[in-house]
Amino acid sequence: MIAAHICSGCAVRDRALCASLDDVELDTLNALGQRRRLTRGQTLVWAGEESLVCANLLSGVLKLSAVTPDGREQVVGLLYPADFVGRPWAELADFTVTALGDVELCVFPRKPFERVLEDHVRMERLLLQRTLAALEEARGRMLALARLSAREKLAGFLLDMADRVQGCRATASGPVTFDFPLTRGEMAEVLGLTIETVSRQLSRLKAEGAINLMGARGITIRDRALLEAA
Amino acid sequence: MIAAHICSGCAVRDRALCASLDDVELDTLNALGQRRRLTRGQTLVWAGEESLVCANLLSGVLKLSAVTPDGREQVVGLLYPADFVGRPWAELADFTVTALGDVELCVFPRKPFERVLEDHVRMERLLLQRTLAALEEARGRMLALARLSAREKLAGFLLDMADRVQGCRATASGPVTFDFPLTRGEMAEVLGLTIETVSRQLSRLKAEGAINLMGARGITIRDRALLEAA
DNA sequence: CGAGAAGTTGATGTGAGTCAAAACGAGTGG
DNA sequence: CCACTCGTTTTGACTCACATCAACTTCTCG
Repeated sequence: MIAAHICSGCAVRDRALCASLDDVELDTLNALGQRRRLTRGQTLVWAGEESLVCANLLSGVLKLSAVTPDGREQVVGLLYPADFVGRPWAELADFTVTALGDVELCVFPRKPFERVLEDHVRMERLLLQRTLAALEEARGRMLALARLSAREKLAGFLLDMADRVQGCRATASGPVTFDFPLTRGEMAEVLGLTIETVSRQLSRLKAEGAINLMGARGITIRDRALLEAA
Repeated sequence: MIAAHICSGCAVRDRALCASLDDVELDTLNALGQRRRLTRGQTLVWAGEESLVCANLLSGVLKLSAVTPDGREQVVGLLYPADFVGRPWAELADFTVTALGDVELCVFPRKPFERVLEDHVRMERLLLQRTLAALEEARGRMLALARLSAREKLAGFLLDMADRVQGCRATASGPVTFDFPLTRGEMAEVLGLTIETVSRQLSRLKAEGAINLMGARGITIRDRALLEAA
């Protein structure tokens, strides 16, 4: 019951892929796994390098990014607690995985993890369902990147963040206040913009009364409807 | 052996998901399936509607597209023969699926198809692997949509098409000639551009000697290296 | 051959990128 | 507690790639 003990305090025990395993099966997986911490800016995987690991994200936020040969960068996905990291059966890593803040992971060597996956149909099915969901999300993001204006991208992004990173709010429908887990530069990478454009659009939304900015990190959504209109 | 007979002549018998099934298993699937043809412009699935079917694409090309509330459209994926269509376990369809030319499909009602998937681990695994590959592709496309110039997008797209739709070529490394399965407008939808920009960039590539255009459809890749440089 | 669709080309406008400088904020040491 | 510094953010002036609007040309197919 050692594994059950290790995992019993796990914040994502019943939300990550592990949710498909019983305590005994969890033992097998745990024999392979290893906790790991990353601090802001540290990279777990480099695009193009050999793909050695898969992982479950326990806490914090990771970014998945792609780079053109000449150095232009684009964040192609954000990973939140309970999300799965890595690509089983791929020899090379597709994208670079970097911590946006302090991060805790449950890391598994890829090959043995593949074997566990192959032996546990329910886990494999859960991964399939999540991958299908991730694919839908990525495709939705394609629409946003290609067809929305900078203003629309920002508004959508702020609403998304507000739902995910729940901060304090006075009343249920009232203004929400929280801290960005991303810098302006990282937001620009996510939205396919430049840092200056992000800053300008935020200033504009502030001037219009839709949001309020406190310092570089703090933000309050003052008028949700106004954001949704964009 | 009826099913084996039906499928024995199938162009994608060993490239589509069916590749994971033996002839007996194929019988089960075939009992559910139904051949269907679409002509250019016909739509198989509408985004937002109930998700009723999955399918294997036998021949032709399909586009997957997303639309903003105000009508801006973006193609978020192209499907080629042997590709899988639809999203199992989703109640609503994510995207609109439309034929770019004449198309043949092997269509299955979604719910029964899910049961087959659940009963055939190897097929489920194959679908997982393909979904992971599709996810990688979609993310790569995000980089292209967000960070490449119109010229770069076109060059990349032409190279991709040349590899996929193999036409006639004089020598192995020499010029390739083939027909677009897409109109200028559809290319614009794929690349996140307007029809005019696509046309202009093609003209420019022609003027530079990288390609040759014959009529609205025909194209010859004259200088592959020049395209790769962009 | 003719009509309608698809594609090309040109003139003009504009949203976002680029370059540059100022303002701000967080952390350090006097 | 304040002065100093480094990194981030904001703001401004300018540029440019692509969109838009519009006219014209070329294909396609009955």
